Amino acid sequence: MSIKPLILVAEDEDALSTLLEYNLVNEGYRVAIARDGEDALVLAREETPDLVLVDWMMPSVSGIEVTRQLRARHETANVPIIMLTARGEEADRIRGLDTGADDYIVKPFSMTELFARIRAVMRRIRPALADDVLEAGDVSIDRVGHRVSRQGVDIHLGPTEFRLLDYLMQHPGRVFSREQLLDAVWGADVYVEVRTVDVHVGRLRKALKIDARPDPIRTVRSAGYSFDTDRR
Amino acid sequence: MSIKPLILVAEDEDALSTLLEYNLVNEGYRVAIARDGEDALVLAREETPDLVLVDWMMPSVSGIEVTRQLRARHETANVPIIMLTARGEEADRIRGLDTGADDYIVKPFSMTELFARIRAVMRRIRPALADDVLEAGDVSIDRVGHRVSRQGVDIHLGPTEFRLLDYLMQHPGRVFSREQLLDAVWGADVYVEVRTVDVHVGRLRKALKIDARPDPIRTVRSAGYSFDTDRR
DNA sequence: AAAATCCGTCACAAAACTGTCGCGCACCGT
DNA sequence: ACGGTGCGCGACAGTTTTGTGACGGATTTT
Repeated sequence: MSIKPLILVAEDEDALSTLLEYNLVNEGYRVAIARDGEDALVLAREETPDLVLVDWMMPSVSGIEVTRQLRARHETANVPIIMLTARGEEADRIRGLDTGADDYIVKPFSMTELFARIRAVMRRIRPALADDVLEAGDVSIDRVGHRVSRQGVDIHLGPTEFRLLDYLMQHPGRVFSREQLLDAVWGADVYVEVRTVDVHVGRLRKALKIDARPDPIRTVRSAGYSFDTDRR
Repeated sequence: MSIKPLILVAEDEDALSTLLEYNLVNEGYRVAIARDGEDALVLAREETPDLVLVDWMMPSVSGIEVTRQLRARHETANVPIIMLTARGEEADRIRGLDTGADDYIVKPFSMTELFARIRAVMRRIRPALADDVLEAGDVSIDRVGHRVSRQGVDIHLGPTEFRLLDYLMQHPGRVFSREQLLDAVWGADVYVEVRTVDVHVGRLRKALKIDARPDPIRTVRSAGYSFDTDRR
C-alpha cells in the first residue's frame, strides 16, 4: 500500500462526486471516481482501494450490489466500505450494514463528519491489512493465509520457497547475497551449502512462471538475487 | 474465546441497561453490565469483552475516558466500541469517533438498529462471529442449534470437531498453527499432544466428505490448517 | 449398568520437501 | 577466441511432515 491511501468514490451525482474528490484530495487521499456501480467494480479491480465510498442509489448496479461483489472478490474482501444514503429510513440502513458495509452516512453530511468516519473505519481495518498481504507487480503474498498468487492465479510453494519469496518481497529491488539469504531465510545457525539458495531460487522461479510473464527474480552475477517488479 | 460473544454494557440508566441486557441475551450474547465507567474498566479487566457498548454521559468516568483507557490497555486495544449518545450534535459524534470508538448510535434507538450495528462492527474484527449461522461455500454451521450441514445434508460432529470447525470458519482463509488451534479450541490450559489436532482435522474432514466435493480444509505444510471456501 | 460416543495417543505408511551433486551453458576479462 | 568462474537445472536419496487406522480409557446416553 502506498503512502497516500486510495479512496474509491462511487457516486452518480456529478456535483457531489466533484465536491468529494476536491475535499478528499485536499485531505491527503488519492481518489478514484466512478460514475456508476459497474465503473466502481472495474476500478476496484485495477487498483485495490483502501476504502470505498459508495452511493446507495445508483443507476444499473446499486450500492448494495457493489458491496456484495467487492466482498466476494478475494482482493477486496476486507476493504472498508462506507455507504452514502439519501434516505434516513432505518430499514435501508440496516440492510446496508448487513450486506457488508462497515458504516453509512446520511446525506446531506458535512465533510468534517465524513472525514471522522473515514478515519474511524480505516483505523480499524488498516493495521490488519497492511502487514498481512504484500504485493509487488502482479505477485501477491498473503502471510496470514499462506497464499501466493500471480495475476490472481494461486501458486503453491513449499515452506522454504514461501519464506524466501516473503523475504525478497519485503525489500523489492534490493540485492541479497546468498549468505544473507541463508541467514534470513534458513536461520543463522543452520549450516547448508551456499548453492542451496540457487536451487530454491530456481524452484521458486519455476513455480512463479505464468505463461510469458517476466521472471520477477533477478540474478545479479557474483552478487546475489533480488525481487524486481519491472526494470531490466 | 467461547462461542457466545461477551458484550460489556456501560450505562448508568437502569431502565436502559436492563432493556439492553434482556435483548442482547435474547439475541444470543453474554452480557456484563457496568453502572459507571470505573465499573466498566474493572469488568473489562476480568474478562476481555468482544464488544463494548458505552454511554457517552456517565457519572465520574465518561464514555470517552472509558474508550481511551480501553484502547490504552493491550488486551482491550482492539475491542470494538460503540458509543451511546443522547445528543445528536455533530461535534460530539465526531469527537467520539476520533477518540477511538468504532461507531455511535443516537438515543433513542431501536434494538433492530443496534443489533445491525453490532453485527457490522464485529464483522470487521472477526468477519463472521456476529452471525448465528455461518456459511462458507457449501458448508453451514449453526452455532445456536449446534448443527452443521453441507449442501443441505445434515452432518453429525462431536463437540470438539464442532468447536474446531466453528473456529476455523470464523476466519476463513487464515492459517492456524496446531498450537493456536489447541489454545483456541481446547483451551490454553489443557495439555494434549500437538498431533491430536491432526487427528481431529482428519475426523472433521471425513465427516464433511460429501461425494466428490472438494475438501474445505487446507493443510499448509509446516504451518497448520485453514478453512477455505474456494481455490486450491 | 450397559451401550454408545467421544477422546487422546501411538505407530506406521504415504506424501511432500530438502540439500547436494554434477553437468552444461552463459558470461567475463584478457 | 579462450579459459575460468558463476549460474540454471535435472536427478536423487534422505529427512521431515502429515494422514490414518487401531486401541484403551473416559464420558455421556439409554
